[in-house]
Amino acid sequence: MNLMVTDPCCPPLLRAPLDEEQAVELAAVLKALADPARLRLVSIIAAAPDGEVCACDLAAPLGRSQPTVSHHLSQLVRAGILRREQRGKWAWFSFAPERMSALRDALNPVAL
Amino acid sequence: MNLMVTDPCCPPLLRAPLDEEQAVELAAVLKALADPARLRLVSIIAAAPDGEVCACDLAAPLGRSQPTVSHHLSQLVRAGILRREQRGKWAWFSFAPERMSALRDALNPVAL
DNA sequence: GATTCATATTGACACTTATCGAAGTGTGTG
DNA sequence: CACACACTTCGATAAGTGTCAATATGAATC
Repeated sequence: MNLMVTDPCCPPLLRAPLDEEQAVELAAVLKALADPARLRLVSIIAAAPDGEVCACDLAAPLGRSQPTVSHHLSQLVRAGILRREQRGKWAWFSFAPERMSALRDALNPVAL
Repeated sequence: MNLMVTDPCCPPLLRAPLDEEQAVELAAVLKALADPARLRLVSIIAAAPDGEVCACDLAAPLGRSQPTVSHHLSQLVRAGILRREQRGKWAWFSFAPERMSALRDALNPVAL
């Protein structure tokens, strides 16, 4: 189960009953977000002035170990919520707004 | 950790870094939603013509056992996403739109 | 090429969770 | 009161997850 950034995502939750497949798909995106460490990572990166943050600056504010942060960042990238760019030995992460707006749309009570 | 329906909920994710407490709070709501069975329950109830569904009609379409469905319904009520009303021997569940719109707001990139 | 540094992966562990069958609770009906 | 029915709670189990220390990978530098 590997969600790519370009995947269709987030069937509308509140308009019609979801079948199991749609539910699994939407749950995967929500699950990627449903963890305090990952929410903090997303919020830090999304609020960054330059729109991107080096992984080296993320472990400290989170109060988690470097492997743990790396693990969470991977999950967020895999879910299409963050983008990752390697620059020399540093990994820079930026926020990918598409998934979040798709998710927001999915939570809308009526069609667009 | 017991979220009541009237609790403040869902600090804005994309405007400023969340602290651990805010992240835990928001994660709790997302977690309640981040399961295929629960998403299907919410979608069935939210899309119901009368705005409410008897628990007796929920186990079958989900393909899960009755105790399992009861368990998921409890979680959704505890998270403030569903409301529960006892009527005779039946339990009726309805969708509580406040939490979902608060959640949607939390996912907005800018302040209202 | 050896070293250093940033990040990822691995392995282990404690903890949570989704699920079911069985038993319990409580409400209406005969 | 006894019974049937709707639902919840309990107990068990298998699977998943967050975390860290240790190790591996890979890039820049000497």
